[in-house]
Amino acid sequence: MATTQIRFSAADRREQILEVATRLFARQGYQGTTTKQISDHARVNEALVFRHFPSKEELYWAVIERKINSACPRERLRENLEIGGDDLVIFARLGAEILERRANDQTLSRLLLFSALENHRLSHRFFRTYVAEYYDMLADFIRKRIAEGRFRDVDPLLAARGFLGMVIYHSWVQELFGGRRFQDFNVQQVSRTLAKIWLQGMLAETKIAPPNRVTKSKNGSSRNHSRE
Amino acid sequence: MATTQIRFSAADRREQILEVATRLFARQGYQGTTTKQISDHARVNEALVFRHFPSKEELYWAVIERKINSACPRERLRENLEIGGDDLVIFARLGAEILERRANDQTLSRLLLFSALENHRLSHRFFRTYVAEYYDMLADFIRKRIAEGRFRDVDPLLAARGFLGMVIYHSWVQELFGGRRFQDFNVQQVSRTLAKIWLQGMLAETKIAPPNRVTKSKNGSSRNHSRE
DNA sequence: TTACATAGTAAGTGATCACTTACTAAGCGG
DNA sequence: CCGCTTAGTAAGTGATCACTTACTATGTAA
Repeated sequence: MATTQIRFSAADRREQILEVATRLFARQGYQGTTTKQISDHARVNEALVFRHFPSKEELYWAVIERKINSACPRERLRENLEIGGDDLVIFARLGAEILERRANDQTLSRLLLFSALENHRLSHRFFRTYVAEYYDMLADFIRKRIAEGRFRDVDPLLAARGFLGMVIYHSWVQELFGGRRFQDFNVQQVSRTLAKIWLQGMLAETKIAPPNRVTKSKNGSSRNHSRE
Repeated sequence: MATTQIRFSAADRREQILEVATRLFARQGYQGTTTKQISDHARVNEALVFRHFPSKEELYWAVIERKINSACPRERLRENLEIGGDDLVIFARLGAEILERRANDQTLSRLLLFSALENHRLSHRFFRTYVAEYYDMLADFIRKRIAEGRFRDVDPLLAARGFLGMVIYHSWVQELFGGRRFQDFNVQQVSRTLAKIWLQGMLAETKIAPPNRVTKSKNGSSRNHSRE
């Protein structure tokens, strides 16, 4: 029964509590998780939790702060865009990476959703660092393509949200409702299919397209969203 | 101070409690809502809630049952598809209706999200009647278009999820994180833009398209999803 | 006017909530 | 071996949780 280390250092214990709390908050939400549960899972007395964190709410914030700092989606997106390749390859790779990451670790998306639903004050910051900047970055890429004449002239932010929507919504449905019901979906195939739909939908028809008949220029290509 | 009706009938009171509980559960989730809050908002004694519903959990289920039965998304979808018109019109109308409905009443989507996150047993039934059948119906429509040769040959269920993903994810982001930050989005414009991207992405290239150069036929139109 | 069914309430129940106080015991430099 | 810092705990605190019991008030049919 002689465990190798009987007493944790304060830093180690703090980190362990954070890990346990992250799992539980992600699984059950803030309201659904008790400090007793956290201390039990960490195999310590409940009072110790309050020595490291002044309150449950501060612990929750620390959990979210840590998640925000640990994963850095923008870096990955930038790398992805810089590797380059055919647009289809780029977007399929982007989608696959998102799907894989979310399949491997649901805690981040669940924390984000819970905090948004439960209306925690941090959720806006959570969203800003995690989602909004991601959008802006992808929107910049799309804006470039539009300027090059390769993509149609649509609101870049909306287009970015469209692509991410297809991918992320798919993974949400899988995670939240799927159980194993739709589990026959293959990540590579899903991302390639969605990327293809979106990309073909974005491509300008100016390449060899028929003169002018396909697009209704009535209301299309309005750039009155006043972004940039 | 003489209010017109001093005592509710049992049915009326039950309905009122259900309404109040629906609002609160949607706003704060199951764990975040107390029976005291519900009785306070209904302006009755807490004990009365337990006369109409044997437990908090049964009240929650009644709330969800009611929501499931009240809104019938499939009927609206069928009507929408049967009105017909150009495909772009159909899908833009579909998207606009979803966006408008969700903007007007967030309780349904929030209840659905909360129940899924909190892992309530009813959430699967909730999902099945609300989302899955909607998918299947839209997928059937898409499958028909594919059979007609008007849409590319992709997994119809995945394509349906792609379109709904773009629309629903957009509205989620608006609801959950938007505040008023992105509120300059116009429902008609958003739905038309997204529908256009998705539809152009789904269209088969056989119409007036250039012989064969635009599409890379490398891995395109794989029909190895073994659906149907 | 009375009798009765029922809408509605006051005042609880034990359990559990987040959190505190007062204490013990482990490690480590001297 | 001592002394001090600190990791860790036992046993609480009042507040609030879902829920109950015992009661009162009200509309209605006879």
